[in-house]
Order: sequence, then C-alpha cells, then structure tokens
Amino acid sequence: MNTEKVRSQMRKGVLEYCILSVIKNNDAYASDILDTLKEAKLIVVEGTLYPLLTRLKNEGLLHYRWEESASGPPRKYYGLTEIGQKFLNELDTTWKELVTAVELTTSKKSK
Amino acid sequence: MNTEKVRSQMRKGVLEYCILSVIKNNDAYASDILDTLKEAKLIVVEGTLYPLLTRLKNEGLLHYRWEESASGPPRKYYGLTEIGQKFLNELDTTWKELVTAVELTTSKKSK
DNA sequence: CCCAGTACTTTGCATTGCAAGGTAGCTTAA
DNA sequence: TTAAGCTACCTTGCAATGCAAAGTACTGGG
Repeated sequence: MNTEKVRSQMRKGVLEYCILSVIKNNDAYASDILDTLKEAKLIVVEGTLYPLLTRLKNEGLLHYRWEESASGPPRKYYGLTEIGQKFLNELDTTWKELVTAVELTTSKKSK
Repeated sequence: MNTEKVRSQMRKGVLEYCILSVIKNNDAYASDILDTLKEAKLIVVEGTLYPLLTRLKNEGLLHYRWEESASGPPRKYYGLTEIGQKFLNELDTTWKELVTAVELTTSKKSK
C-alpha cells in the first residue's frame, strides 16, 4: 500500500467533477484540460481523459465541435450542455457533502 | 449517469481514510464502524467493509483481537498498528491536498 | 429444537483509471 | 517532395475495488 495509490483512488472520485468544472469556465480541448488539472496538481493522463470525455458526451453532459488549429491537427472543443450544467450543480452539492462527511468522521474525538 | 453513482465514486476514494480515522479514535468492530459512517452519511455496506478490513489487516495497518459479546457471537475488534498510524497521517495530508486541488479547479474564473 | 438476531465471509460482477501503443494530420526544413 | 517531429485523438488490456447477494456460524429465547 503506497500513498500514490490512495491519492489516485481519491482523485478518481472527483475526476468527472473537476473536468466538468474546467469545461464550465471555458470550452476546452483535451490538452487544455490536462494543463489545468496539472496546474492544480491533479495529475491525469491521456488514456484516462479521452475515454472519459467520450463517456460524458455519450451521456449528454458535453457536446463538442471541431476547431482548426493554427499549428497542428484540428481539435475537439468540448462544452457543457444544459444537462451537463445541471449535473455539475448536483456534483457541487455532492462534493460539499462529502467534505463535510469526511471532516465529521475524521475529527470526531474519542469517548 | 445519476448522482448516487457519482457519490459512490467519490466515497470510494476516501473510504480507507475514513475507516482508519474511525478506528484511530476507538478500537471498533464492523458494526461500530458502519454506524459511525452512517451517522456521517457515508453509507457503506457489509460486503464493502469486511474485505477492506481484511485487506488493511493483511497490509499491516490494522490488527485485531477477538472479544466476547454479551449477546451474540464474538466480535473482531480492530485497532491501528504503528504503521497504520503513520499511514493515516499521510492520508490526512493527501486528503487536504485533494480538497485544495478541487477547490482550485472548480473555483477558477473564466478568462 | 427451531427461530431470530448478530457477526463475519465469500462470490461474481461492473466500473473505471491507467499504461502502453497506435493512427493520422500538420509544419518545417533539407 | 519527402522525412522528421510534433500535436491530437483513439484503443486495448489490465488491475483494483465497491457492491449486491448469498452463505456460514454462533447465541439465546420460546
């Protein structure tokens, strides 16, 4: 059991939430998202992100458009759908509840 | 995609952390732990908890002793080992870093 | 002696992050 | 024009693990 593994487990639970949040602020393509997450020390790799974006799109939370790039191949820019925005709001609540729950659990004193 | 599923995903990442925290405060057996987590609205079921406790014990983070019960079968009371305490401290840090990272990611404003 | 309650265990499944490798379009420079 | 290098997107196979459901076993009451 190492810490990195646990960190990865924790990350797992909030990945969708973070990705949707990033996209909420600005339509973004994969590398944008990777960069933003990396800035926040939430390391994610391509092999994780692409399938996840596809899944979110198939579930109707995201849509995308192709956009030409000045240098390099075209990019898929993702944006939130209306459903995606609603869902993100729910995730906000869920996340806050989780934080509260964890704090309750971990801060409780011995009898 | 429903909220309950996501909640479950998020929970997953912090389960070990919460369980170790509960045990840190008082040696506990499975039902104690389930009750405490339920109080904090962190629903966990037997089929999740038992294998996890066994895993943590096999990794040397927990030890247990059998204890007679006034009513019913004997109970396995779990307690933290020294390694378990150290690990729990690391988890504290990991968790706090995650909270910070999520807040960074989700609160960033549009350009 | 059976039944209900408590406690612990096991099995099989589904989800999903990740490592690694693959495809293809674009730019640059010889 | 062609080769090299970069960027971007996609796919495959694996491993971890929460969970539902079913099973085992001990205890005490009627």
